[in-house]
Amino acid sequence: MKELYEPLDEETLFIVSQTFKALSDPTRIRILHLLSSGEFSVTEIANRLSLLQSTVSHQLRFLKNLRLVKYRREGTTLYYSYDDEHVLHILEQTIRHARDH
Amino acid sequence: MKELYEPLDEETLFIVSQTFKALSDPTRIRILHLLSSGEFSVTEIANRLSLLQSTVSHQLRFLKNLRLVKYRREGTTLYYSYDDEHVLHILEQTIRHARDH
DNA sequence: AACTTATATGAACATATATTCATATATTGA
DNA sequence: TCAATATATGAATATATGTTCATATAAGTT
Repeated sequence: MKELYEPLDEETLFIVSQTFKALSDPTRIRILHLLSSGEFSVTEIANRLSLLQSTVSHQLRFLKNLRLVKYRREGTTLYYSYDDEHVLHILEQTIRHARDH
Repeated sequence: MKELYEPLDEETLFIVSQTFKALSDPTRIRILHLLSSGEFSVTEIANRLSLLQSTVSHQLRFLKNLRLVKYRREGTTLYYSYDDEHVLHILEQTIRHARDH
């Protein structure tokens, strides 16, 4: 790939690094990958992935801040789903790439 | 995007997280982005990006370990270039995405 | 061999990060 | 209002990470 080089401005650099940081942690990867198949409550995510509820909640806040996930409320339950198709696409692409080792 | 959910095995998870970790640091992003436009020596990279030679060298080792960059020698000079088109493609894709805010 | 230039390396430090535990908040139903 | 359930939050801790400084290695030149 041959790209025209253009130095990265601070803001772009920040957004890009934050985006990839979100995808650099195994727990967040597993959560996002699960959410690629539908919406789940915090407890469901924790159970499916064998994580503490607190851990899931912390990481969901992280992902929410970056607008990578969203939720809808139903009673006391919050159903989370992904909210950034582009980022999810990159993740799934990279997972497939990694699987062909 | 609707994906079939398949729990991630340890190895895939490791590769994916490592890949994104490489792309999560501003310095490494700037280096890879520069390398998207050609090959550069360590000193050239340091000068262009206003970084210490040592910093660049450390980060290049990091990227080299993940086989994201390679180098060729010419005398005492090492010319680095990218070595993973897929990862570079993801980076450039995300940069463009971030630039349209 | 001595000198110069280019690059790599290791230790030290400061900072960032993920997880855990304990507890707080919020919603629903009795 | 009280109890039960679901989720969020803050503090503490352990670990990971990036940069810097000093120095080592390596290749080329005289």
